[in-house]
Amino acid sequence: MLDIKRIRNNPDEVKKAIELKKENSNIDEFLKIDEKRREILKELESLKNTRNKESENIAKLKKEGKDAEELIKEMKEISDKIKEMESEVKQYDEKLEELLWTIPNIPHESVPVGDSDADNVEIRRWGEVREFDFEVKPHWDIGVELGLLDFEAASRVTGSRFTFYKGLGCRLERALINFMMDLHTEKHGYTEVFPPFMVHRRSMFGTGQLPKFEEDAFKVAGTDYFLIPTAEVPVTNMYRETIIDGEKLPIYNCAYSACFRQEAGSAGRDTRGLIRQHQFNKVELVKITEPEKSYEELEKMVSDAEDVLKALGIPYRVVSICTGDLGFTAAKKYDLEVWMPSYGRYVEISSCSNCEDFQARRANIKYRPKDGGKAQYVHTLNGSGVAVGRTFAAILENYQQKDGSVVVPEALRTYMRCDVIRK
RNA sequence: GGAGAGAUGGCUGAGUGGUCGAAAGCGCUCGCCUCGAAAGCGAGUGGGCGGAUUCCCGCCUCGUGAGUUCGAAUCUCACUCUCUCCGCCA
Repeated sequence: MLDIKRIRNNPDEVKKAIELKKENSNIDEFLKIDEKRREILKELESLKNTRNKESENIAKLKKEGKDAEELIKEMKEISDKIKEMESEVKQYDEKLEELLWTIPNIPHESVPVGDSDADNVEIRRWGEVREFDFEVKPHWDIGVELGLLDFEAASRVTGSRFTFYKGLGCRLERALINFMMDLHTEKHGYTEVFPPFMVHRRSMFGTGQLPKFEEDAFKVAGTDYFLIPTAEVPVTNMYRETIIDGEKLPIYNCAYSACFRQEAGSAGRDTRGLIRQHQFNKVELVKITEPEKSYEELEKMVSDAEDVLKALGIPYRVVSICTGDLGFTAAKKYDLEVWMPSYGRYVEISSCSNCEDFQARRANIKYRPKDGGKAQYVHTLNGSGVAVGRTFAAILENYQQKDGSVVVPEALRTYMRCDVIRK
């Protein structure tokens, strides 16, 4: 959510940002309604002022034992008029809110301008892409053949885009979660949080999943709860409606959670394998910072996520997401993409975003500066550290061997208690 | 699921129809005191919106929403949440 004053004072900046983001929001209509609202508000407030003053007079008159009937009659009329105007203002408020909720965040000046993911800018690469002297298999074949994954059983039990993990597959999934959580808590200074996997509507709203993207979320029937699409939602909303002591910033939290997504609009894409599931595991990093520090913290967060891939020895690249591909809440976003041999290209495994105060406004998260000044909005950041299912897939593909077995990356061996996964 | 209690500013907690946006305490900021600190003393200190933007003025805000009234933190209704006890269940 943007500051209304920012829209009012710099409408062109906002319009341009929306255009760059390939969104459409009607700023002109917003401004028109905003102006009308204020016009009425001015009149309404002066009426209320009269009522307040005269009510005081009535109290005085009554105390002195004098007759106030005349004045009371007058005020009754004013009160009726006030009610009328209040409902009018309310109508304008509702329209403004509706518009405001759907205006996206404004890209940071350092974000590359572009139309689509084709215009994203590669920042750096790490790791050697392995040369295979045999025909590489996709991870879903490797996983099924080694008895680690069972997509068929899942479709019998639930439906498409779900899977069973089995045996060492389960252990590998757990190993990845534990390895990532240990790395972030012990080496990167994050505090571990285990969140609810369901949240109410206001939390979904706070982090920007609602109202625009309701069709992407799973709603629990008969309740007002949504299954979380990412731990970003509960872990950021942990601080909703609060004022944080400035001494406590920056806050670094990390959380493992299952994530649930409808994947509306991607029917037919990535139908096989672990890449696009309705339910997947993820380790999420969330930071709450002072506004001045958030961009510095974003760079550090990206590097924290990179450390996971470096430790696992999976080749990756870092991409700066262009304006047209940015998403609704982010002011700036980096993706980490891992090399997937069967795809012959890099595939997204992490997104790290600085939302600046966009979510903080929606969720009403403020901090009290150390010098004791006025409370102001924090900046919120979130990033995958990293998507577990996709990491699972990347390991299977990058560490596969000619005989169909998969070498366990060194960093995972204490967790896996084996060097190789074979039939 | 049944019964009850409660929701007030950063925190604790008074306040049951008329200068109450709200006592008191804590915390915080500034000043005095001090070599310095603590203690002590003094002053200040919620948020949102609108208007003038050097001082400032107005409106709203006591869980949320409606209602009664000239006037609501205070009365009525609905809802949400928290706590206690009982029942049931991982």
